[in-house]
Amino acid sequence: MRDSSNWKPTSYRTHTIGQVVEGGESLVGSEVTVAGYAETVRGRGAICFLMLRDGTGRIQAFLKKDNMEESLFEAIQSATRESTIQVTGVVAKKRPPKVAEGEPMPPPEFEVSVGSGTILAEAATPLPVGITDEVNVGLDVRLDNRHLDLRRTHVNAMFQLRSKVLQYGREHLITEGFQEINSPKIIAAAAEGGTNLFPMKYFETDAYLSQSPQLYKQLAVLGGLERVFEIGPAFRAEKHDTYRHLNEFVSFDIEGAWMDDEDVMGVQERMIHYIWKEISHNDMSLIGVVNEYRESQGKGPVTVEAPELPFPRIPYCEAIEIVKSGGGEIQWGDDIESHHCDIIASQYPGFHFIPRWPMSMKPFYIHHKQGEEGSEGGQLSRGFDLNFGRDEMTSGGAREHRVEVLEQNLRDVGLDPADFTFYTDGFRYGAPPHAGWGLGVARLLMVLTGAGNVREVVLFPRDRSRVTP
RNA sequence: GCCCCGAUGGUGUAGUGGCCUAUCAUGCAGCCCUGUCGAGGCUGCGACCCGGGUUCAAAUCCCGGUCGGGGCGCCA
Repeated sequence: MRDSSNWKPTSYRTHTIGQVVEGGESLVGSEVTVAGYAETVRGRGAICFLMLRDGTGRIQAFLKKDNMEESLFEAIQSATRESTIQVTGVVAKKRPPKVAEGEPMPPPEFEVSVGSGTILAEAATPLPVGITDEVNVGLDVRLDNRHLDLRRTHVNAMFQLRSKVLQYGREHLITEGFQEINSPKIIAAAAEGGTNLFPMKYFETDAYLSQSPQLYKQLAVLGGLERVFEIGPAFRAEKHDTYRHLNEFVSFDIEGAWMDDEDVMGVQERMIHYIWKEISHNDMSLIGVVNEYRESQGKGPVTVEAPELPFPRIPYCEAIEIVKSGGGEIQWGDDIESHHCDIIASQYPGFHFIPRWPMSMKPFYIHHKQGEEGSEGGQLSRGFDLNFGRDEMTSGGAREHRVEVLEQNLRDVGLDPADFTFYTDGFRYGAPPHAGWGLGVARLLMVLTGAGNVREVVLFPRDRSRVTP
């Protein structure tokens, strides 16, 4: 539940439920108006108990037939679960529960003794997803009814954590001098060859949804903005169907001038360290909510400890050797696939960078230094990945700032430099060496919350077979 | 695109040819009790994905479809 200590009263309530729960003692005897969802309504006689929940807490409202208008009493008593109800009443200390001999008394709790109220909106029955039911609802049903799924405490906590991750990430980058930008999502050409784009009609011409802010954040840096970041959507028309891929996802991107791959790996590990540190200092109650649910599902708890710096660097050539010695079939020049990552992860279970991939495997905008060659002679690049366990979080690298090399790289991957003049022209008038990365926000959230599927931490995920709700 | 698996009340499930008028939980409706507190007790409601086939007999076996899950690929 969110901390609402600074929230102002609104037209519908004098206090948040959280304020009454927390403020308790000092509010006893005062009249408050609160509003929320009816979590349960118990009691069919002359008294009834209404458990009300808003985004900040839950509290019991106590209703007595004699204390209020009879028709309202009956309406609330027969209200369906999840109906929204506003009540006005006096804050009182709850009668203490009966405790077994020798058990300690729990701290006092407070309730609202209702004098009047309104049913704001009645909930239909049955609920397609029970909010407090002890059944393990399938992900597909949950996503079809996300508006209800979000009311579940642990789901709500996951999205609060998502917001915190974005907040702390932003905070950290700002302290390192990065400024936030917004790049266009409607584009005319591919940012990276090889990826399928969603085509669209832009008035009379053909356009695409952007698959990455890559080229535009570079142009911003070339234009002298020096250090930039963007948190925004990326769209990929790939027909994948896994727990970690979506066709629309939010990418956390940075780009910085006068930096190389090692410099931006430093930015990244410091940022992740900061996020983890802040969560572990400020938001463990949210993790606690997630863990409570995990326990009910027979899963172990997730822990949050700021990872040690620096993260291990396992250069591509070394990663290949680890896979080979772990029994994996792989050769220099092959991609490191998920089952290979499992082998590496058995030695490096946490965050680890894999720098210096073969140039032939990296996009055209990645920088390479002449003479940096792999164990078998191929040209290495200054591109890197960040993995956590078997999952890739990030891809990044130093960028090619020499326009003639850039154009050759384009030709090498079968692209026509003439289609990219909007980009290459940015390099013709003096270009600072620069580097950057893009991080999948949902994948980072999976690590933090222990979610087994990115869809859990994306509000309304878009995958191969889902465009609604 | 490939391989494997699955589809039973609103939700989550049991069920492997006749014992199914289909199990249990949760939910919903109602009643009783009650300053309750993950309340409790009682009664009731509600389902075999669609189409075809095999069989005396199909939730159960076969074929096709649709939808979903897992793994992979693609991708990062």
